[in-house]
Amino acid sequence: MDRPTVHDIAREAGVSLATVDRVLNARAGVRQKTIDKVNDTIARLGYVRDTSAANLARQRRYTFAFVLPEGPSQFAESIRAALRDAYSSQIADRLVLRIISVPANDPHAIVRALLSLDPRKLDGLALMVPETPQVRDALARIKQEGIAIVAMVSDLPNSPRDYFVGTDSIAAGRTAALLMGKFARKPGEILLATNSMRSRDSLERRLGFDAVMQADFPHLTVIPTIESFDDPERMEELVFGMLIRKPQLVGLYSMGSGNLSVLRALRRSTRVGEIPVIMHELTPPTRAALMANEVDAVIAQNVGHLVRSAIRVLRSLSDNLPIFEPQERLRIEIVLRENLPESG
Amino acid sequence: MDRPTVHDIAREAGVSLATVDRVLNARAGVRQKTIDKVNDTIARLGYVRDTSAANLARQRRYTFAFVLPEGPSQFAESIRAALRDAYSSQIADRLVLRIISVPANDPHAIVRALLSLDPRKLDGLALMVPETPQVRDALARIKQEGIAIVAMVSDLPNSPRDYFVGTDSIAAGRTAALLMGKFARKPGEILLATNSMRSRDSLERRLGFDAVMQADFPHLTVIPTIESFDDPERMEELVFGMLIRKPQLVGLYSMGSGNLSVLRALRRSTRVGEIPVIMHELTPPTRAALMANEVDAVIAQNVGHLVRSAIRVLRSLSDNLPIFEPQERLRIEIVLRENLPESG
DNA sequence: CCATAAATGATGTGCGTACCTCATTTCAAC
DNA sequence: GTTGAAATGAGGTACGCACATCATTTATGG
Repeated sequence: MDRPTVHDIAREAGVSLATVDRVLNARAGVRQKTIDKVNDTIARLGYVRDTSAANLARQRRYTFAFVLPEGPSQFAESIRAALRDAYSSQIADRLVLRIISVPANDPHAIVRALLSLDPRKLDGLALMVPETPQVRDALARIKQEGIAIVAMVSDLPNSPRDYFVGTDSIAAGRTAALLMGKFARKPGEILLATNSMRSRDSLERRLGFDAVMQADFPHLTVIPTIESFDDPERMEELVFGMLIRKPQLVGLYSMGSGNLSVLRALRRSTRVGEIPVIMHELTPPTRAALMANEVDAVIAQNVGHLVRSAIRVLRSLSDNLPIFEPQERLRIEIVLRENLPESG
Repeated sequence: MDRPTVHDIAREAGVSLATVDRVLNARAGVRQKTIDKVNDTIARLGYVRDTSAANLARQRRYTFAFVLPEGPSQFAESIRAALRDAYSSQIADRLVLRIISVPANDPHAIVRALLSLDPRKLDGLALMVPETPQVRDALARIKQEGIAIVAMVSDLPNSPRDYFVGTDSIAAGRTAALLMGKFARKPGEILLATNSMRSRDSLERRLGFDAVMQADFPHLTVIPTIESFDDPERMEELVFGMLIRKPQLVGLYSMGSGNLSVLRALRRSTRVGEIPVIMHELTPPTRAALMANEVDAVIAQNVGHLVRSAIRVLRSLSDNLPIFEPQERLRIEIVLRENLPESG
């Protein structure tokens, strides 16, 4: 038997098409009793609304805004590229995308950007920003307008987000540690570098990293994390200094952005290839470093998948459809020289 | 401006709707000159057929057959599970799936199964079978009926397939070698095991493995591959024997199926945790072995992605739509204890 | 029992496309 | 120019649903 249609529901429930329509689209003027009757029939026949026919009839458009950190971040740039890519594929069907760039470290600017969005012209919001009280409040207001909210890359656990698309940072840190432990050739110290330990991601990665190191590799010591506070020069000099002064270093883990500075320091130190190096996120520089054997492994997430997932999830949320979890679960990818994807 | 419709094309081209329809659906009775005129207008306005409206109008159904190896293969089983999963998600829209199990090593049985398919009731065919001349010929016939053909997991490079969904086996072997080289703690020999080196996959993996080993890890020697010829007991005894008699073994790589036997041999040998072990495909046993630290790494492909990709590609092929390559490119995944996906 | 409001039914149109029929025009060959 | 075939036009119905209008029925309170 074919999929039941609204006609089947009407006939089986003993009501008119108009009433079925009222129930389906939550219009007013139907007794609870009738609503129940129709819903029972829907459940009984296993009716599922034909989304494409519905979208055709109502000339639906999905308008989504993506809020991304501005500035020269390679990772954010790759997300922007993935969004452009997705836009020229089938998932762009009936889709209107708006990409909004905000200064990542200025909560007020982020809030201004969020509040400048016209809720009537918006169906969903995907954001990759740090969680602050200001952002949380702004999101609460947006949520009340009935707009779907998806956190990307970094979760917003205390905000009214509907979904999180990204990887578990603690698990990513644990993965890096396991890899580092297996790669390290002798006992010694492991150097960690990041822009700022105030960022949730860096913190969680460090947490995961330490946990595995302590449990499984007691012969390796994790020394205090180097922080650059978004200053590339500072990062390079700090890492360079450590590489030069500490022969007992047996591993280097770049936890966040700042990969470029770390790579420069590494090259200047002439310790390339001597100690295992692990970084995060697959970008042109890390890709090149993998190929050149300067970096042993990159922990990454598939940004193409990331943005497609965010779009699919926002779509489902907008239509109150179930989310197909297995497809939206982002993997922690381990990328070596030999399993580099052809691009992206 | 909104997307142009057939009406816009008709008006702009100065022809009637009926003619546009004739051109769009390649019906007879239109002069070449008119066809060109309409196509020019289509190109000029950037018209793209609204697939969902078209599917609605013609009550389209996509009927795809999946041909998979029968028998107790964990990997094939996980593909079947992924197909069932996909069936209850959005990508199942207008989809009719048929799963056909064939004895993988009996080309004639495979051909019989292929020829038993009614081409009029089929839009696409996805298969995971070894390439033989018989299969190749049968596929040629099926292809002539206008049915889209996708090779899954193992490519069919000499057959008239339209697309391949899967990973590059040589690269997978190279990845395993790179990992093994970095994991191995001392010089020595590496043991490889597979069901049969006659299989293209095993051959290619071995090729890739050897290439990287020779180039980057000269202190490691790859000894001749153990073949079980689909006999689990034989596999277990052979691997067990090697593990016992060869203390100079410093690594174990299970290239194909037969993981269960290898695991059993490993446990009996009491060399668990002593040498790095790498296997292929994420299945319940390899997953458990990862968690138990019996296996260090699993080289895998995401079967959920695999089947969704095959479905999407078959759809696009059926409708003569472009394939969005970045989304269909399957990655060679490296799975460790710490980045195990929650399921699947 | 009536008045009134609330609930429901009946019916039509449109979304963008496919597909069908029948009438009309155009073209080419003679 | 006539003729016959080929090409094109005109118009309708359908797909499954959304949305609107108006008529009719049913419940509710007095």
